[in-house]
Amino acid sequence: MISFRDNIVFLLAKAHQRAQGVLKAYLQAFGLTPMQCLFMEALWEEDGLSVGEIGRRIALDTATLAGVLDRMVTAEWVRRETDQVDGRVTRVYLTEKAREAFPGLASAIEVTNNELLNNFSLEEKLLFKRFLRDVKD
Amino acid sequence: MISFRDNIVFLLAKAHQRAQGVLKAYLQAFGLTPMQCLFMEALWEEDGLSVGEIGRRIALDTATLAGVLDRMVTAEWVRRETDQVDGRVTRVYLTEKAREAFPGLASAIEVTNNELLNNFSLEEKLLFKRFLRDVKD
DNA sequence: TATTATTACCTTGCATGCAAGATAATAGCG
DNA sequence: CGCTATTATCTTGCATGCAAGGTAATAATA
Repeated sequence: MISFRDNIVFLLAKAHQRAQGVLKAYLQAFGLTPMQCLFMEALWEEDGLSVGEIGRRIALDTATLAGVLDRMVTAEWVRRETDQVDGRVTRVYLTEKAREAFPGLASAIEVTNNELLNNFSLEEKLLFKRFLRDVKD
Repeated sequence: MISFRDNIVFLLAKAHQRAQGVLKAYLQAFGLTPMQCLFMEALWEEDGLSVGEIGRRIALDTATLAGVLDRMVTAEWVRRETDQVDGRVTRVYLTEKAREAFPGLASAIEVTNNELLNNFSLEEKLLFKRFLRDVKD
């Protein structure tokens, strides 16, 4: 019997828990959650994505996405617009408020990454990220 | 600006998401969630732990624990008992049903770990686990 | 073109996960 | 002993996260 302390699912869950906690603390000043910030990061890469495409890029199902999107529209970080060509598609656009917050958020993300990987050398960081991508597949 | 694809928080979240998904699928046959299984793993290590001690060992706050415990008592995986000496303390004990499920659950956990780390050598597995423990601290 | 299949999105129900506050029991201290 | 501080647990409110099912719009096909 493997101790749960050596179970990779547990180790991933708790590392993720700590990482989420650090980022969450830094984002609190902006009134944003890590998921909401991730949502906007997808749009910084390409504004006007459809809800489905955002979900594919950040690997989140549309059920969860719907709630996140609702809250972000309410908080005026983004606006939704039905596609002119395909009436099924909802496109999402960043607001001015979101664009203004960009530098601060980018900084929060960078500081978080540095803090989380403080004990890692550059090589270790790269190896660690490769490992994370290699989990299952 | 770091792409979210290189953000360690995102990488951890998604690796955890995949890991959770694999374990969840294997546990479905038992009618258990990964969290409920983890909860029982803590009790296999030491039966009769208090709610608070379980939370410390699996790094979960009591707010979340309360709900998990309720569902596990209802499903008769565990029973709760107020400590005889300290009336504030609730102790949790595994039921016969839980003990019978043990071999199957241990196997599910092992299969999950092998599947998730299929591409890893033994050295890489050890290094990866060390990295996960080294995230923040 | 009429019908069927597919697609995009949404809604509901259930299970975490955390912050903040409430409650009850015990411990500590004069 | 009586009062205060601490501790253990529970409750509520909000935000994910997923499974399953619903709806509307478009695509595919006869």
